[in-house]
Amino acid sequence: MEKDISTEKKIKEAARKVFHEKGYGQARTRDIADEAGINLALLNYYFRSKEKLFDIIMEESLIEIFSIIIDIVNDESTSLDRKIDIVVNGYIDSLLVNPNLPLFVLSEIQANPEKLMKKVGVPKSMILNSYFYKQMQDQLDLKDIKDFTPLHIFINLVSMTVFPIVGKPLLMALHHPMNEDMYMTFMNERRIFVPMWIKGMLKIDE
Amino acid sequence: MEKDISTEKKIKEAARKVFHEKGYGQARTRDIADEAGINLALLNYYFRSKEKLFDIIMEESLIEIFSIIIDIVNDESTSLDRKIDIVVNGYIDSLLVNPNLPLFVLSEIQANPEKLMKKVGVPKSMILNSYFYKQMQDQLDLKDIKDFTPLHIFINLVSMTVFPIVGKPLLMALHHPMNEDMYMTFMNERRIFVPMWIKGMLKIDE
DNA sequence: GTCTATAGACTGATAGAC
DNA sequence: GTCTATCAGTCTATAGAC
Repeated sequence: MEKDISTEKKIKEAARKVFHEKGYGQARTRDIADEAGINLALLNYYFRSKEKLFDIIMEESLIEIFSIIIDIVNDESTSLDRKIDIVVNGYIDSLLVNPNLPLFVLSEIQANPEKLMKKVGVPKSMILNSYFYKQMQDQLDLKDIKDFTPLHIFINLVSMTVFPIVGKPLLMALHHPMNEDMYMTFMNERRIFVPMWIKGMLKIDE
Repeated sequence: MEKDISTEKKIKEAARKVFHEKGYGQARTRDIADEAGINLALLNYYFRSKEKLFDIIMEESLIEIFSIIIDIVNDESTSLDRKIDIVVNGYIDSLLVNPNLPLFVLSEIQANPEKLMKKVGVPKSMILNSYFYKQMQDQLDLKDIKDFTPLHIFINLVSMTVFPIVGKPLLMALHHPMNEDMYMTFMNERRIFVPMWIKGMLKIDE
Protein backbone atom coordinates (compact mmCIF):
# COMPACT_ATOMS: atom_id res chain seq x y z
CA MET A 1 0.00 0.00 0.00
CA GLU A 2 1.98 2.95 1.28
CA LYS A 3 5.48 1.86 0.43
CA ASP A 4 7.01 5.08 1.73
CA ILE A 5 5.98 4.45 5.32
CA SER A 6 8.81 3.15 7.43
CA THR A 7 8.50 -0.30 8.95
CA GLU A 8 8.57 1.18 12.43
CA LYS A 9 5.65 3.42 11.57
CA LYS A 10 3.74 0.53 9.99
CA ILE A 11 4.16 -1.53 13.15
CA LYS A 12 3.05 1.34 15.35
CA GLU A 13 -0.06 1.94 13.29
CA ALA A 14 -0.91 -1.75 13.33
CA ALA A 15 -0.28 -1.93 17.07
CA ARG A 16 -2.51 1.07 17.66
CA LYS A 17 -5.33 -0.55 15.72
CA VAL A 18 -5.04 -3.98 17.34
CA PHE A 19 -4.53 -2.68 20.89
CA HIS A 20 -7.46 -0.28 20.54
CA GLU A 21 -9.72 -3.06 19.26
CA LYS A 22 -8.73 -5.87 21.62
CA GLY A 23 -6.91 -4.31 24.55
CA TYR A 24 -3.50 -5.35 25.84
CA GLY A 25 -4.55 -8.74 27.15
CA GLN A 26 -6.38 -9.99 24.08
CA ALA A 27 -4.04 -8.45 21.52
CA ARG A 28 -1.54 -10.91 20.04
CA THR A 29 1.85 -9.82 18.77
CA ARG A 30 1.16 -12.03 15.74
CA ASP A 31 -2.03 -10.05 15.06
CA ILE A 32 -0.01 -6.86 15.06
CA ALA A 33 2.66 -8.32 12.80
CA ASP A 34 0.04 -9.60 10.34
CA GLU A 35 -1.78 -6.27 10.39
CA ALA A 36 1.50 -4.50 9.66
CA GLY A 37 2.34 -6.96 6.91
CA ILE A 38 5.62 -7.93 8.50
CA ASN A 39 7.05 -10.80 10.49
CA LEU A 40 6.73 -11.35 14.21
CA ALA A 41 10.48 -11.22 14.69
CA LEU A 42 10.63 -7.76 13.21
CA LEU A 43 8.26 -6.45 15.81
CA ASN A 44 10.70 -7.43 18.55
CA TYR A 45 13.58 -6.06 16.53
CA TYR A 46 12.06 -2.55 16.53
CA PHE A 47 10.34 -2.63 19.91
CA ARG A 48 11.94 -4.86 22.48
CA SER A 49 8.69 -6.42 23.72
CA LYS A 50 4.92 -6.37 23.49
CA GLU A 51 4.79 -4.38 26.70
CA LYS A 52 7.20 -1.70 25.52
CA LEU A 53 5.23 -1.34 22.29
CA PHE A 54 2.03 -1.11 24.30
CA ASP A 55 3.50 1.57 26.56
CA ILE A 56 4.25 3.70 23.53
CA ILE A 57 0.75 3.27 22.10
CA MET A 58 -0.84 3.94 25.48
CA GLU A 59 1.13 7.12 26.03
CA GLU A 60 0.22 8.39 22.57
CA SER A 61 -3.43 7.47 23.17
CA LEU A 62 -3.52 9.43 26.40
CA ILE A 63 -1.95 12.42 24.69
CA GLU A 64 -4.42 12.00 21.84
CA ILE A 65 -7.47 12.04 24.09
CA PHE A 66 -6.30 15.04 26.09
CA SER A 67 -5.00 17.04 23.15
CA ILE A 68 -8.52 17.12 21.72
CA ILE A 69 -9.49 19.68 24.34
CA ILE A 70 -6.37 20.89 26.15
CA ASP A 71 -5.68 23.86 23.87
CA ILE A 72 -9.23 25.12 23.57
CA VAL A 73 -9.91 24.61 27.26
CA ASN A 74 -7.11 26.96 28.22
CA ASP A 75 -7.68 29.54 25.51
CA GLU A 76 -8.45 32.85 27.22
CA SER A 77 -9.72 34.57 24.09
CA THR A 78 -12.65 32.21 23.50
CA SER A 79 -15.94 32.89 25.24
CA LEU A 80 -17.53 30.27 27.48
CA ASP A 81 -20.43 29.96 25.07
CA ARG A 82 -18.28 29.20 22.05
CA LYS A 83 -15.89 27.05 24.08
CA ILE A 84 -18.70 24.66 24.98
CA ASP A 85 -19.60 24.27 21.30
CA ILE A 86 -15.98 23.65 20.34
CA VAL A 87 -15.24 21.10 23.08
CA VAL A 88 -18.36 19.04 22.34
CA ASN A 89 -17.81 19.09 18.59
CA GLY A 90 -14.10 18.44 18.99
CA TYR A 91 -14.81 15.26 20.91
CA ILE A 92 -17.55 14.09 18.55
CA ASP A 93 -15.38 14.76 15.48
CA SER A 94 -12.40 12.97 16.94
CA LEU A 95 -14.18 10.03 18.52
CA LEU A 96 -16.39 9.21 15.56
CA VAL A 97 -13.12 8.69 13.68
CA ASN A 98 -11.54 6.78 16.58
CA PRO A 99 -14.49 5.20 18.34
CA ASN A 100 -12.39 2.66 20.23
CA LEU A 101 -10.10 5.22 21.83
CA PRO A 102 -12.10 6.12 24.95
CA LEU A 103 -13.03 2.57 25.95
CA PHE A 104 -9.43 1.47 25.35
CA VAL A 105 -8.11 4.19 27.65
CA LEU A 106 -10.73 3.58 30.33
CA SER A 107 -10.20 -0.20 30.28
CA GLU A 108 -6.43 -0.08 30.40
CA ILE A 109 -6.41 2.49 33.18
CA GLN A 110 -8.58 0.20 35.23
CA ALA A 111 -6.39 -2.80 34.39
CA ASN A 112 -3.29 -1.00 35.56
CA PRO A 113 -4.18 2.15 37.50
CA GLU A 114 -0.94 2.90 39.33
CA LYS A 115 1.25 2.44 36.27
CA LEU A 116 -0.87 4.57 33.99
CA MET A 117 -1.57 7.28 36.51
CA LYS A 118 2.03 8.41 36.25
CA LYS A 119 1.65 9.05 32.55
CA VAL A 120 -1.28 11.33 33.24
CA GLY A 121 1.17 13.31 35.35
CA VAL A 122 1.41 16.22 32.96
CA PRO A 123 -2.22 17.28 32.81
CA LYS A 124 -2.67 16.78 36.55
CA SER A 125 -5.29 19.19 37.87
CA MET A 126 -5.87 19.94 34.21
CA ILE A 127 -9.55 20.53 34.96
CA LEU A 128 -9.33 22.51 38.17
CA ASN A 129 -6.68 24.94 36.91
CA SER A 130 -8.08 25.43 33.43
CA TYR A 131 -9.42 28.72 32.17
CA PHE A 132 -12.57 26.85 31.17
CA TYR A 133 -13.14 26.00 34.83
CA LYS A 134 -12.70 29.64 35.80
CA GLN A 135 -15.12 30.79 33.11
CA MET A 136 -17.75 28.33 34.33
CA GLN A 137 -17.23 29.46 37.93
CA ASP A 138 -17.65 33.10 36.90
CA GLN A 139 -20.87 32.22 35.11
CA LEU A 140 -22.19 30.32 38.14
CA ASP A 141 -21.36 33.32 40.34
CA LEU A 142 -23.05 35.67 37.88
CA LYS A 143 -26.25 33.65 37.98
CA ASP A 144 -25.91 33.12 41.72
CA ILE A 145 -25.84 29.32 41.37
CA LYS A 146 -24.27 27.96 44.54
CA ASP A 147 -25.30 24.33 44.76
CA PHE A 148 -23.00 22.70 42.21
CA THR A 149 -19.48 23.29 40.94
CA PRO A 150 -17.91 23.60 37.48
CA LEU A 151 -16.57 20.07 37.91
CA HIS A 152 -20.10 18.69 37.73
CA ILE A 153 -20.75 20.61 34.52
CA PHE A 154 -17.47 19.50 32.97
CA ILE A 155 -18.26 15.87 33.80
CA ASN A 156 -21.74 16.31 32.35
CA LEU A 157 -20.30 17.66 29.13
CA VAL A 158 -17.82 14.81 28.75
CA SER A 159 -20.37 12.20 29.86
CA MET A 160 -23.10 13.25 27.45
CA THR A 161 -20.60 13.47 24.61
CA VAL A 162 -18.38 10.42 25.15
CA PHE A 163 -20.76 7.90 26.71
CA PRO A 164 -22.99 7.48 23.64
CA ILE A 165 -19.83 6.62 21.69
CA VAL A 166 -18.53 4.15 24.26
CA GLY A 167 -21.98 2.63 24.58
CA LYS A 168 -22.79 2.54 20.87
CA PRO A 169 -23.21 -1.27 20.61
CA LEU A 170 -25.49 -1.34 23.63
CA LEU A 171 -27.47 1.62 22.38
CA MET A 172 -27.96 0.02 18.99
CA ALA A 173 -29.01 -3.26 20.59
CA LEU A 174 -31.50 -1.68 22.98
CA HIS A 175 -33.07 0.87 20.71
CA HIS A 176 -34.52 -1.22 17.91
CA PRO A 177 -34.58 -0.62 15.08
CA MET A 178 -31.39 1.45 14.82
CA ASN A 179 -28.87 1.24 11.99
CA GLU A 180 -25.60 3.05 11.30
CA ASP A 181 -27.29 5.99 9.58
CA MET A 182 -29.67 6.52 12.47
CA TYR A 183 -26.78 6.38 14.90
CA MET A 184 -24.85 8.99 12.92
CA THR A 185 -27.94 11.21 12.81
CA PHE A 186 -28.34 10.76 16.55
CA MET A 187 -24.72 11.76 17.24
CA ASN A 188 -24.92 14.72 14.88
CA GLU A 189 -28.03 15.95 16.66
CA ARG A 190 -26.04 15.90 19.87
CA ARG A 191 -23.57 18.40 18.41
CA ILE A 192 -26.36 20.95 18.87
CA PHE A 193 -28.20 19.56 21.88
CA VAL A 194 -25.37 18.80 24.29
CA PRO A 195 -24.04 22.38 24.17
CA MET A 196 -27.64 23.62 24.53
CA TRP A 197 -28.23 21.50 27.65
CA ILE A 198 -24.87 22.47 29.16
CA LYS A 199 -25.63 26.13 28.57
CA GLY A 200 -29.03 25.59 30.17
CA MET A 201 -27.36 24.25 33.31
CA LEU A 202 -25.17 27.34 33.39
CA LYS A 203 -28.12 29.64 32.58
CA ILE A 204 -26.32 31.10 29.58
CA ASP A 205 -28.65 33.14 27.33
CA GLU A 206 -31.43 33.64 29.86
CA MET B 1 -15.08 -18.66 55.50
CA GLU B 2 -18.66 -19.41 54.55
CA LYS B 3 -18.60 -23.18 54.74
CA ASP B 4 -22.27 -23.49 53.86
CA ILE B 5 -21.85 -22.08 50.37
CA SER B 6 -21.70 -24.77 47.73
CA THR B 7 -18.53 -25.14 45.72
CA GLU B 8 -20.35 -24.23 42.54
CA LYS B 9 -21.55 -21.01 44.09
CA LYS B 10 -18.07 -20.22 45.41
CA ILE B 11 -16.59 -20.65 41.95
CA LYS B 12 -19.25 -18.47 40.36
CA GLU B 13 -18.71 -15.70 42.87
CA ALA B 14 -14.96 -15.88 42.37
CA ALA B 15 -15.39 -15.90 38.60
CA ARG B 16 -17.67 -12.89 38.74
CA LYS B 17 -15.10 -10.97 40.76
CA VAL B 18 -12.10 -11.90 38.61
CA PHE B 19 -13.89 -11.44 35.27
CA HIS B 20 -15.27 -8.07 36.35
CA GLU B 21 -11.84 -6.91 37.44
CA LYS B 22 -9.72 -8.22 34.58
CA GLY B 23 -12.08 -9.05 31.71
CA TYR B 24 -12.20 -12.35 29.87
CA GLY B 25 -8.81 -12.06 28.18
CA GLN B 26 -6.76 -11.15 31.22
CA ALA B 27 -8.60 -13.34 33.70
CA ARG B 28 -6.82 -16.62 34.49
CA THR B 29 -8.67 -19.76 35.48
CA ARG B 30 -6.04 -20.17 38.20
CA ASP B 31 -6.94 -16.72 39.57
CA ILE B 32 -10.55 -17.80 39.79
CA ALA B 33 -9.66 -21.12 41.44
CA ASP B 34 -7.42 -19.37 43.97
CA GLU B 35 -10.07 -16.74 44.66
CA ALA B 36 -12.62 -19.50 45.25
CA GLY B 37 -10.20 -21.41 47.48
CA ILE B 38 -10.40 -24.53 45.34
CA ASN B 39 -8.30 -26.32 42.78
CA LEU B 40 -8.11 -25.55 39.12
CA ALA B 41 -9.38 -29.00 38.11
CA LEU B 42 -12.54 -28.47 40.10
CA LEU B 43 -13.42 -25.43 38.07
CA ASN B 44 -13.50 -27.53 34.91
CA TYR B 45 -15.41 -30.25 36.73
CA TYR B 46 -18.29 -27.87 37.48
CA PHE B 47 -18.11 -25.70 34.37
CA ARG B 48 -16.74 -27.39 31.30
CA SER B 49 -14.47 -24.52 30.26
CA LYS B 50 -13.40 -20.99 30.96
CA GLU B 51 -15.62 -19.77 28.14
CA LYS B 52 -18.73 -21.55 29.43
CA LEU B 53 -18.13 -20.11 32.87
CA PHE B 54 -17.66 -16.69 31.34
CA ASP B 55 -20.89 -16.98 29.35
CA ILE B 56 -22.80 -17.62 32.56
CA ILE B 57 -21.20 -14.65 34.33
CA MET B 58 -21.77 -12.41 31.32
CA GLU B 59 -25.41 -13.32 31.04
CA GLU B 60 -25.95 -12.69 34.73
CA SER B 61 -24.11 -9.38 34.46
CA LEU B 62 -26.32 -8.23 31.61
CA ILE B 63 -29.41 -9.20 33.56
CA GLU B 64 -27.96 -7.43 36.58
CA ILE B 65 -27.38 -4.16 34.76
CA PHE B 66 -30.80 -4.15 33.14
CA SER B 67 -32.75 -5.29 36.17
CA ILE B 68 -31.63 -2.16 38.01
CA ILE B 69 -34.09 -0.14 35.97
CA ILE B 70 -36.36 -2.47 34.02
CA ASP B 71 -39.11 -2.68 36.65
CA ILE B 72 -39.25 0.98 37.56
CA VAL B 73 -38.99 2.07 33.93
CA ASN B 74 -42.18 0.18 33.04
CA ASP B 75 -44.14 1.00 36.17
CA GLU B 76 -47.25 2.89 35.10
CA SER B 77 -48.14 4.07 38.59
CA THR B 78 -44.98 6.10 39.14
CA SER B 79 -44.88 9.70 37.93
CA LEU B 80 -42.19 10.85 35.51
CA ASP B 81 -40.78 13.15 38.16
CA ARG B 82 -40.32 10.40 40.75
CA LYS B 83 -39.20 7.89 38.14
CA ILE B 84 -36.23 10.05 37.20
CA ASP B 85 -35.17 10.23 40.87
CA ILE B 86 -35.51 6.46 41.27
CA VAL B 87 -33.62 5.50 38.10
CA VAL B 88 -30.68 7.79 38.88
CA ASN B 89 -30.45 6.68 42.49
CA GLY B 90 -30.94 3.05 41.56
CA TYR B 91 -27.93 3.17 39.26
CA ILE B 92 -25.76 5.08 41.71
CA ASP B 93 -26.66 2.72 44.57
CA SER B 94 -26.00 -0.36 42.51
CA LEU B 95 -22.87 0.78 40.71
CA LEU B 96 -21.11 2.18 43.75
CA VAL B 97 -21.34 -1.37 45.12
CA ASN B 98 -20.33 -2.93 41.78
CA PRO B 99 -18.17 -0.25 40.17
CA ASN B 100 -16.59 -2.65 37.67
CA LEU B 101 -19.87 -3.88 36.24
CA PRO B 102 -20.50 -1.24 33.56
CA LEU B 103 -16.96 -1.15 32.14
CA PHE B 104 -16.90 -4.94 32.12
CA VAL B 105 -20.13 -5.11 30.13
CA LEU B 106 -19.10 -2.35 27.72
CA SER B 107 -15.66 -3.88 27.12
CA GLU B 108 -16.86 -7.41 26.56
CA ILE B 109 -19.64 -6.31 24.24
CA GLN B 110 -17.07 -4.51 22.14
CA ALA B 111 -14.75 -7.53 22.21
CA ASN B 112 -17.52 -9.81 20.97
CA PRO B 113 -20.46 -7.80 19.69
CA GLU B 114 -22.36 -10.37 17.61
CA LYS B 115 -22.18 -13.06 20.28
CA LEU B 116 -23.35 -10.84 23.10
CA MET B 117 -26.02 -9.04 21.14
CA LYS B 118 -28.10 -12.20 21.16
CA LYS B 119 -28.14 -12.27 24.92
CA VAL B 120 -29.56 -8.76 24.95
CA GLY B 121 -32.41 -10.22 22.92
CA VAL B 122 -34.91 -10.07 25.74
CA PRO B 123 -34.92 -6.35 26.47
CA LYS B 124 -34.80 -5.48 22.76
CA SER B 125 -36.45 -2.14 22.14
CA MET B 126 -36.57 -1.94 25.91
CA ILE B 127 -36.16 1.82 25.71
CA LEU B 128 -38.49 2.64 22.84
CA ASN B 129 -41.41 0.58 24.14
CA SER B 130 -41.06 1.50 27.79
CA TYR B 131 -43.64 3.46 29.71
CA PHE B 132 -40.83 5.79 30.76
CA TYR B 133 -40.29 6.68 27.10
CA LYS B 134 -43.98 7.40 26.67
CA GLN B 135 -44.04 9.59 29.77
CA MET B 136 -41.11 11.61 28.49
CA GLN B 137 -42.73 11.99 25.07
CA ASP B 138 -45.95 13.21 26.71
CA GLN B 139 -43.99 15.74 28.71
CA LEU B 140 -42.14 16.97 25.59
CA ASP B 141 -45.49 17.32 23.81
CA LEU B 142 -46.96 19.16 26.78
CA LYS B 143 -44.12 21.69 26.74
CA ASP B 144 -44.15 21.79 22.95
CA ILE B 145 -40.52 20.67 22.69
CA LYS B 146 -40.08 19.30 19.18
CA ASP B 147 -36.34 19.33 18.51
CA PHE B 148 -35.16 16.33 20.51
CA THR B 149 -36.56 12.93 21.42
CA PRO B 150 -36.92 10.98 24.69
CA LEU B 151 -34.00 8.83 23.56
CA HIS B 152 -31.64 11.77 23.93
CA ILE B 153 -32.91 12.39 27.45
CA PHE B 154 -32.61 8.75 28.42
CA ILE B 155 -29.04 8.64 27.12
CA ASN B 156 -28.28 11.84 29.02
CA LEU B 157 -29.59 10.33 32.23
CA VAL B 158 -27.56 7.15 31.86
CA SER B 159 -24.47 9.04 30.66
CA MET B 160 -24.39 11.53 33.51
CA THR B 161 -24.98 8.77 36.04
CA VAL B 162 -22.79 5.93 34.77
CA PHE B 163 -19.89 7.75 33.12
CA PRO B 164 -18.49 9.27 36.33
CA ILE B 165 -18.36 5.73 37.73
CA VAL B 166 -16.69 4.23 34.67
CA GLY B 167 -14.28 7.16 34.54
CA LYS B 168 -13.51 7.30 38.25
CA PRO B 169 -9.75 6.62 37.94
CA LEU B 170 -9.38 9.25 35.24
CA LEU B 171 -11.47 11.74 37.18
CA MET B 172 -9.41 11.23 40.31
CA ALA B 173 -6.18 11.60 38.35
CA LEU B 174 -7.23 14.77 36.54
CA HIS B 175 -8.95 16.58 39.35
CA HIS B 176 -6.22 16.94 41.93
CA PRO B 177 -6.44 16.71 44.83
CA MET B 178 -9.30 14.22 45.03
CA ASN B 179 -9.51 11.34 47.46
CA GLU B 180 -12.09 8.61 48.05
CA ASP B 181 -14.18 10.75 50.40
CA MET B 182 -14.33 13.59 47.93
CA TYR B 183 -15.32 11.20 45.17
CA MET B 184 -18.14 9.77 47.29
CA THR B 185 -19.34 13.28 48.11
CA PHE B 186 -19.24 14.13 44.41
CA MET B 187 -21.31 11.07 43.47
CA ASN B 188 -23.79 11.68 46.28
CA GLU B 189 -24.26 15.25 45.08
CA ARG B 190 -25.16 13.86 41.68
CA ARG B 191 -28.08 11.95 43.22
CA ILE B 192 -29.76 15.35 43.51
CA PHE B 193 -28.27 17.22 40.56
CA VAL B 194 -28.65 14.68 37.74
CA PRO B 195 -32.43 14.39 38.27
CA MET B 196 -32.59 18.18 38.53
CA TRP B 197 -30.79 18.66 35.20
CA ILE B 198 -32.85 15.99 33.47
CA LYS B 199 -36.06 17.60 34.72
CA GLY B 200 -34.74 20.93 33.47
CA MET B 201 -34.31 19.48 29.98
CA LEU B 202 -37.90 18.24 30.13
CA LYS B 203 -39.12 21.54 31.63
CA ILE B 204 -40.68 19.75 34.58
CA ASP B 205 -41.66 22.16 37.42
CA GLU B 206 -41.73 25.27 35.30
C1' DG C 1 -16.20 -34.27 44.76
C1' DT C 2 -11.56 -32.95 45.20
C1' DC C 3 -6.93 -33.35 44.53
C1' DT C 4 -1.94 -33.80 41.92
C1' DA C 5 0.34 -34.20 37.81
C1' DT C 6 0.69 -33.46 33.18
C1' DA C 7 -0.71 -33.15 28.43
C1' DG C 8 -1.47 -30.03 24.59
C1' DA C 9 -1.99 -25.64 22.56
C1' DC C 10 -0.74 -20.91 22.37
C1' DT C 11 2.20 -16.92 22.83
C1' DG C 12 6.16 -13.83 23.40
C1' DA C 13 10.75 -13.70 22.40
C1' DT C 14 15.20 -15.06 20.26
C1' DA C 15 18.81 -17.47 17.36
C1' DG C 16 20.74 -17.55 13.15
C1' DA C 17 20.60 -17.47 7.94
C1' DC C 18 20.34 -14.16 4.25
C1' DG D 1 16.56 -5.05 8.05
C1' DT D 2 13.91 -9.01 7.29
C1' DC D 3 13.01 -13.64 7.27
C1' DT D 4 12.28 -18.93 9.08
C1' DA D 5 12.56 -21.94 12.72
C1' DT D 6 12.28 -22.82 17.31
C1' DC D 7 12.66 -22.32 22.32
C1' DA D 8 10.79 -21.43 26.83
C1' DG D 9 7.07 -20.06 29.50
C1' DT D 10 2.17 -19.79 30.34
C1' DC D 11 -2.44 -21.27 30.22
C1' DT D 12 -6.55 -24.22 29.62
C1' DA D 13 -8.08 -28.61 30.03
C1' DT D 14 -7.92 -33.47 31.30
C1' DA D 15 -6.29 -38.05 33.16
C1' DG D 16 -6.15 -40.60 37.03
C1' DA D 17 -5.54 -41.39 42.15
C1' DC D 18 -8.13 -40.96 46.38
